[in-house]
Amino acid sequence: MPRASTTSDVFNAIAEPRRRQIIELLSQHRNLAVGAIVLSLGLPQPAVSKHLGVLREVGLVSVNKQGQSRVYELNHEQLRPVYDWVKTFERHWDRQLDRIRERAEKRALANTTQPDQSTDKTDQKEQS
Amino acid sequence: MPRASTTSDVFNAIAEPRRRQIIELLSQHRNLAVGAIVLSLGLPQPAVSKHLGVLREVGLVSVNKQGQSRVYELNHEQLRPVYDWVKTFERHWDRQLDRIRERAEKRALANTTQPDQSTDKTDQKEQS
DNA sequence: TTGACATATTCCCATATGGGAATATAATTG
DNA sequence: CAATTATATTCCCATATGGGAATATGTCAA
Repeated sequence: MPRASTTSDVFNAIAEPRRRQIIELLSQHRNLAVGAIVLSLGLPQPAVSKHLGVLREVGLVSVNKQGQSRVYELNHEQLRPVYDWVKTFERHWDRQLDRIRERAEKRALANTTQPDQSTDKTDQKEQS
Repeated sequence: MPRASTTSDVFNAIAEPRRRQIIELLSQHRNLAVGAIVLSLGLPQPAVSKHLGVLREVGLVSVNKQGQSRVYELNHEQLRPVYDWVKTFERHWDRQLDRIRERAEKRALANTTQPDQSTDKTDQKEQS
């Protein structure tokens, strides 16, 4: 099975850095024609139009015809699923002290079985 | 240019629904061996190991060797970039009243130059 | 009408994918 | 040692990708 389509959901749509840039732009300036986005991103126009097409398909933006230009607008509320999902982890970095203490405890427990001291293949992952 | 690697950043890593499920699991149960994740997701073990590899590479999870099993742990703080990014749009749906008030203010400002949709569509500068 | 401008669409391709299948590696037990 | 268990890795492939290039579509102006 290949990777899911970029238009399969908002999570896939915003995985593209350029599309996030477009979203940021549209959040600052309420309405933007494609040309303005092209200038701001420095991407070729077809590339921008394709990104906008993806954002359109997942409902993250809407278009309004205005003369010969298409003015895009952000539908902020479509970002809510992402916000709601990631918000559930908020508490874990909000109470860092608690977390660090917990980790220390766990480490002490896990240390009952002590790995290491061989030819060493892969070290365990490290994080902050 | 093809799509960016799933390991290029957290946004790409969490685009995969199964990886989000793994993250949720690891958030509920602090530590989980691969086998437990396999059971819970109902995915073949190699698939799970590959997803864990992606999450490992972007730093979203850490491993601890414990006997012959690998116990995974979520590094919540790595989700912060996503949270911070999407949080900037919070006001647009969370504080509707504020938002409406803001719009009114902006409108008052923008009213110095009055755009219209009939004859004039040349310079439609949008304020920041 | 023709021409200029703004945007979208199509075709192309190198690349990464997620899962299937098989295998490799590692640790425990007898 | 061999066998078992737990996990990771490799090879395979159909599929979607993002941008380049070219073109199509749509809209205004003269």
